Amino acid sequence: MNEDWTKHIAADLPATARNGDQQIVDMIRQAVLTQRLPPGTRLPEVTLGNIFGVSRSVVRKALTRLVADHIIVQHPNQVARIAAPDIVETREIFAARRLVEGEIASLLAGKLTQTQRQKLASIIDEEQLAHRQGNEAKRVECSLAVHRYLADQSPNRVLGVMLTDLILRTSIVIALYKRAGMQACYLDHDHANLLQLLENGPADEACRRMRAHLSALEALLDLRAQETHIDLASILGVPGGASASI
Amino acid sequence: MNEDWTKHIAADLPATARNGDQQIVDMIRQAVLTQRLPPGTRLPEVTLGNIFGVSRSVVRKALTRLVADHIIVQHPNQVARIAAPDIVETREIFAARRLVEGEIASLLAGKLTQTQRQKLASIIDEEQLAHRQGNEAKRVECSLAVHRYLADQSPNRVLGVMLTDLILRTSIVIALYKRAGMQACYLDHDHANLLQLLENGPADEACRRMRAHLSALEALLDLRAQETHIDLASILGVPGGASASI
DNA sequence: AAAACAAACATTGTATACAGTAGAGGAACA
DNA sequence: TGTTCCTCTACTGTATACAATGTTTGTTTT
Repeated sequence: MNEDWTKHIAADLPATARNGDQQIVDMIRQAVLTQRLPPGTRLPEVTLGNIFGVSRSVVRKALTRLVADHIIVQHPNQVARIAAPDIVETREIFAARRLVEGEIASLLAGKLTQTQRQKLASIIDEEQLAHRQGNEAKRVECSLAVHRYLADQSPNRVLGVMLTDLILRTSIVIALYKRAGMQACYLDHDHANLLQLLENGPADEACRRMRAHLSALEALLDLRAQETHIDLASILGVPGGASASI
Repeated sequence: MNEDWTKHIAADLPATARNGDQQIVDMIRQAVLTQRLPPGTRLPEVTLGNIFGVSRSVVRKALTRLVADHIIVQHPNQVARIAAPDIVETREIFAARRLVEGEIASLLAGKLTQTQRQKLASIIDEEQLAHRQGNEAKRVECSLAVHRYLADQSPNRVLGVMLTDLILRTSIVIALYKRAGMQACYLDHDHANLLQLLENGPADEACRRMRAHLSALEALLDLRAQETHIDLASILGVPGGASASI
C-alpha cells in the first residue's frame, strides 16, 4: 500500500518538540482537516514512530486519543485506519453539528467583540479572494478557519470542544462523499451572511441561518444509499434461497 | 492518602475478562457514576495495575481514554485524578446536556417502541418504589438508568455517545456541589411526566420538558461563586496595595 | 520556631523485548 | 483453473527496565 503521505505529514509545524504524543495528534488532525490523509489510510505504529522519531509507546498513546475523537478506528490486532463513517453516521454527524454549532452561533449572536468581528471578517475576505483566484486549497482552508474560530470562541467551552471534534469528522465525510466534479463545497456568500447575523441579528435567526448553512453543505454530498447488503440470492435468481448478504 | 476505594472497585462486575483496558474504563466509569470515586481521587498507575492484575501499559491506555472523556485529569509527571470541574464548567456541562438531551427527547417523542415504553416505565416504577422505601442509593441508580437508557436509545448515535459522556460528567459535578443535607436531587414526578410526553406529546414540548428537568436538577446544586480569587490586599486592609490573588 | 536546603521516596515518561494474531503469498491438491 | 493448506511476514498486545520528574521528609540554618 502506498504510504508516501508520510512526507506530507512531516512537512508541517516546525518541530515544536512538544509532549511527543501531542505533536502526533496535532499533525494527524491537521492532515485530516486538509484531506492529505484520506479515510481508510493505514497508520502502522512503527511507521509513525519512525516519522516522528519516537517509540511505539508514544505513538500508541496518540492513537488511543485519536480513537476517542473518532478520527481513527482500531480493531483488535489490526492496523489503525483513518475512520470512514458510513452514510447513516454521516447524516448523524451533520445533525449533531447543526445542533451544536447552531447553539454556539446563538450564544455568540449580538455579542461579538471588536476583535472577533475583525478576525472573522478578515478570514472571510481571504476566503472570497482565494475563491476568485481559483485557489481551491486556500479557500477550503479559510472556510474551515471560520468554523474553527467559532468553536474556539464559543462562550461555552464544553460545546466548543464538541464542535472542534465535529468539524474534524465533517472533514472526513466530505472527503469520502464529495461528488466527483463538484466545486468542492463552496456556498457563495454564506459565511458573509452569517457574519452579518452574528453581528446584529437576533440569536435564533443566527442559529437558523447556521443550521441552514450546514444543511446546504450536507446537500452537496453524494449520500445515496450505497450498495451494501447485496442480496446474492435475488441477483442470481434463486427464488426461495436463503439470502446471503455481503 | 486513604486509598481504600480500591475494594469498592474490585467488588463490581464478575471479572468479565475483556480487553483489559476496557474493563478498567468500565469499572472507573461505573464507580464515578455511583459516586464511590469522588472528584479529586488519586489514581496511581501501579495501584490500578495491581487491582486489575495488569501492567502499567494497559492501565495507561485506560487512563488516556478516561482523560479524553474528561472523567479524569492528568498533568505531566503527576498522578491522574478524578476530574473536579469548577463552577463555570459545571454550568457549561449542564447547558450542553440540556441542548443534547433535549434534542434526543425531541427525536424520541411520539416514536417510542413498545419495548422502550415498557423499559422506561419499569425503571421509573422502581425509582418511585425506592424513593418511598427511603433507599437513596437505589433511587439514584434508577434515576441515572432513565437517562442512560435515553442515551442508549437515541436514534442519532453521535448524540447518544455525547449524552453518555455528559451524564458521567454530571455525576461528577453533582458529587462536588450537592448541598449538604439535600434530598440528593430528587425531583418528584419529573421522570413520570417526561415519559408521558415522550409517549404522546409533541416533540418540542418533550424537549422543553427535558430542559426544564435538567435546569431543576442544576438548581438543586450549590453553585455560588467560590472563594477563588481571594484578594489578600483588600482583606488585610492595605488600601492601594497590589492585589495578590491566590 | 520559621525558612531553606537536601536526600529519599513515589510516580510518571519512554524505550524495548517477547508473545500472539491477522493477512499475504506460495505450494500441494483436486 | 480453482481451492485448500501452510508458512512467512507484518503488525499489535503486554510486560518490564531505566531515566526523569514531583513530592515528602528530615535536617540544617537563621
